[in-house]
Parts: sequence; structure tokens; C-alpha cells
Amino acid sequence: MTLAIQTSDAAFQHLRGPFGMSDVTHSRFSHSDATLSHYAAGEEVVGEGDPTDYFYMVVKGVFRAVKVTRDGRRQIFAFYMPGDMCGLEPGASYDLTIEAVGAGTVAALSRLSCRARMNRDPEFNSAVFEGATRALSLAVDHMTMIGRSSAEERLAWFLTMLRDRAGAPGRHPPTVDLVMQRQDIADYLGLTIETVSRTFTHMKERGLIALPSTRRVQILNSAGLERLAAADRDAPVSARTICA
Amino acid sequence: MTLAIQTSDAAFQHLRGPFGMSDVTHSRFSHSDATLSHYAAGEEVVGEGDPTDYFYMVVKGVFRAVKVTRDGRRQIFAFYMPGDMCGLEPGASYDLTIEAVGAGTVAALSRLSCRARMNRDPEFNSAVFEGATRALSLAVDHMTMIGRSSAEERLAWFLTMLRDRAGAPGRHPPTVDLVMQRQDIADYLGLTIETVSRTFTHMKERGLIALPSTRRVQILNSAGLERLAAADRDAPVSARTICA
DNA sequence: GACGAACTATGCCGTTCGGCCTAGCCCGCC
DNA sequence: GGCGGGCTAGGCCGAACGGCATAGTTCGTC
Repeated sequence: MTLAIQTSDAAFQHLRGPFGMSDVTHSRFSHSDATLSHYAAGEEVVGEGDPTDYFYMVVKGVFRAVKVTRDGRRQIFAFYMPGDMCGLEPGASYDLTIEAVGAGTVAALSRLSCRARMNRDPEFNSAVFEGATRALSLAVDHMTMIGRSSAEERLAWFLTMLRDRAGAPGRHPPTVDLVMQRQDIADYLGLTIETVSRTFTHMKERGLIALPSTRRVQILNSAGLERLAAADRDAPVSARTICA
Repeated sequence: MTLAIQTSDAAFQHLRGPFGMSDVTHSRFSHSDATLSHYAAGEEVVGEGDPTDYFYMVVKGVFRAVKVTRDGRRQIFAFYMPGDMCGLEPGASYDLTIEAVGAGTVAALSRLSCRARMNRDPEFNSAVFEGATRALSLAVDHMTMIGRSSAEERLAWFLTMLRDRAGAPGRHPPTVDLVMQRQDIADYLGLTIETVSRTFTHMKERGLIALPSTRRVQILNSAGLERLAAADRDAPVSARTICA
């Protein structure tokens, strides 16, 4: 089915932000006709080798961009949440698979019409381009984290990001619901599933977090967790020149 | 000084390819006026916090995109070679520094005029956008390599990439001249300098490479090196559907 | 050509993370 | 509600990589 996505859709309102591929301001997308598709958990949106004729925006649920090597090693490049745009990368290399983590919905916009619109609508063009640019910044952070941080720092980074991105802001203690399972977290962070599990336990023992269930994390010591996560962050904003 | 870059410049002819940030087809750039700047080894093109008012294309030499964390850990996101475009990412986060590895020259194109041209020249727009998209693909590969490969696989991957990208094609044995030093290689691969050094030695002992000097690598066993490097590659092309 | 500084190689050892295995838990299905 | 499969936790051990120290090499400078 084809419909115009409404900017006023409540699902979008507070879900934009720098987590996944990009966050092309959702209102830019809303004027375009797009096809909504639903996926069950684990289902592929784009498979390796598929013609990448579409860009996608997540409407509901969480999706993952996965690369699997020929000998079975797996790396998750990004998790996409509602408002995130994805499908920018596979176009060049066809090496990523986009899958639903849980049940979810994406809006598909054909590349042709996207391109056409980019060429006639400078604002839209800028928005998409900014999306790609922002995705690159996220890739830099992600790569630095994988290349230069310990297991505990990686997990702390992941949890604080999830909290900022998808946590319910008002709850006390701050709580993160993990939609993905341990293997996905491991593959996102460049660790093994055992190490992720052990690191959760270790954080629990240190009093940083509580695990009321395996998929729910309560952050008991935000400062401590952030100190761990911040290790691979840049200098604080106050120390930098802010430029428009 | 300002001048139009000539497509016919011999330095560009065979140097395009997927190594650094992107390879916006150089001819697209050649019609734009751009400012050429020269840098000595180690000099900064863009520093953290600088206003990112320009896009750059490498004309001569090799440049690196570096992220340094507050506690001094260092990750190199990409090496840029002649024909590569860079400066796409810092715009969003200001967390990357672009530096000259050896002496080199870049062409700077102001973002304003680049944007203006993107809006009126669809072909140019596509080229720049493709550049960003390709950079994302490279980031995926790089990240997978860092997250899921052993030290030896990483170095093999690096050497084969350099050979394909910057090696003199005709030489026997295939030879790679390293313009960067061990620390840069380590920071690019997410390793320590000692591990890089030891891994070079190990490859030498296994007869994969020879090191006539510390900065020159001869590839003695291409097949063996590629087997190592290929571990984190995708399935062979023959097994995939090729799509335009 | 001699000096010095920076870069590289390498031995030794410690730590961290991975790999294998089993037990426990949760959840879904019948 | 009971059964079964998949996911998670955690013990045990080993391998790989990191960190430190030192020796050797290269390169630039005077």
C-alpha cells in the first residue's frame, strides 16, 4: 500500500536522534509517497545481492544492518530505530543485509523517485546528504569503540546510547529495554556472546546496573556507566569550538 | 591560489578506486574551481573543532582521518589517496582531524559552492552522494575487519588493499611502498604498534612477504596473503547476483 | 661524516578475551 | 500445564594480544 507518512505520527515525535544510520529529518520524508512494509522478527528487508532499488525509513520496530563473512563471522553495522533512514550503504557494495530485529515496519522510497526529488528539492537533497554524512560520523565512533575499547567500555557505551536513544526518559531508575538478544549485542560490539554475558554480570556485581530480566536493564549508577562509556568519546563539548 | 583542476592530470589517471573516503569521479570535480593547498608531513588540514566549510580532494600525497579520544587512544578512520574525496564526515560531529601523512596537496572546495553545484548539477550531485555512500561501504568493511579478524588477517587485508590501490601494477614481485609508519598502521587496524611489528616479522618468516626496508613490502605469496585477507570478505562475486 | 632523535624490532610476561562445555532459565508450542 | 528448544549464565582453560623494557635501525641535521 502506498501512503504519505504523516509528520504528526506520534511514533516519530521523540524518536529522532543519532543512533542508527541517520536521521534524515522525518518531516522531509513525510511529503513523499512511500510504501509501507511489515516484517516479522528476523525477516530480511534487503538481502545480500538484492537490487537496492529503495531507501528505507523505519516506522516501527528495530532493524539491524548485518554483514556476514564467508566463513560465518558476523558484524552488525547499525541498529535502526523509528525515524532512522537506512539503505544508503548497500548500494555500493551489496554486502549488507537489513533485517527486522523484532516485528517492525519500514517505509520504502524508490531510489528513482528519491533521486528525482533530490534533484528538484534542494532541502530534501540536503537532508538526505546530511543523513549520509551523519551515518559516517556514527561509523567513526563505532569503529573507534570497537578498535580501542575494552569489553566493559563497549557495553557501557552501548547501554548509554540505548538509554539516550530509546529509553523512556521519565523512568527511575533509567531503564533500557533491549529488543535485541545477546548475540546481536555481541556482533554489534565486536565481542563474543559469552563476553557480553559475563560483562553484564560483572556490571551487575559492581552495582552499575540491575537486570530485572534478561532483556531489561536498569541503570543504577549513571555516572559510573558514563565514565566507562566516555573513555572513547571526544573531549567535552565545552572544550571545543561550536561551529554552525 | 585558485585554479581549475585538469582531468588530464596524470596523477589522477589510475589512482581512483575504493580506498579512502570515496572516489567521486575526478572529472566531476575538475570543472569546479578549487583552492589548492600544500601541507608538510603531519600538518593538519582540518582540526577537531574547525569550521568544516570545505570539502577536499587529495591531489598529491596521502592524508589520514584521525580520531583521538580524550584519554589519548587513537583510531585512524581512513587513508586518503589522490582522487579521494574527504571532509564529508567531520561536518556532523567535528571529531575527526585530517592530517598529511607525508607532504601532500589537497584541493579545497567550499561547501557553499559545492552545495550550490549539487543543487543545479544532478550529475555532480549523484557523484558526491555516491562518494558518501561508498565511504559507508568502506566503513562497513573496515569495521568488520577490526571487530572480527586476527592481527594477521588485518595486516594481510591492509597490504592487499594497498597493493590494489597504490601499488605499482607492473612490478615483480608485487611491491607496496608504505607511506605511513607503524603507528599509523596500528591505529588504522585497531592494534598496537608492537603487534604490527611482530606480525610483519611473522609474515616474513612464513614467506608471505619480504621487507627490503621497513617502508617497502614485497608480496612473495599473493595467494597466501589473499587467503588471509579474504577471511572477512564477502562470498565470491560468482556466488552473488550482480545488480546495476 | 658524526651525532642524535625518532622509529622499529623483539623478548618477557600479564591480562583480557575467546572457545568449549554444562547448567539453568525463559518462552513458546502443543 | 507439560514439554522442548533456544537463549543466557558461568566455570575452566588456552591463545592472542597488549604493555614494558631494551636493543637495533633508520633518517635527518648539523
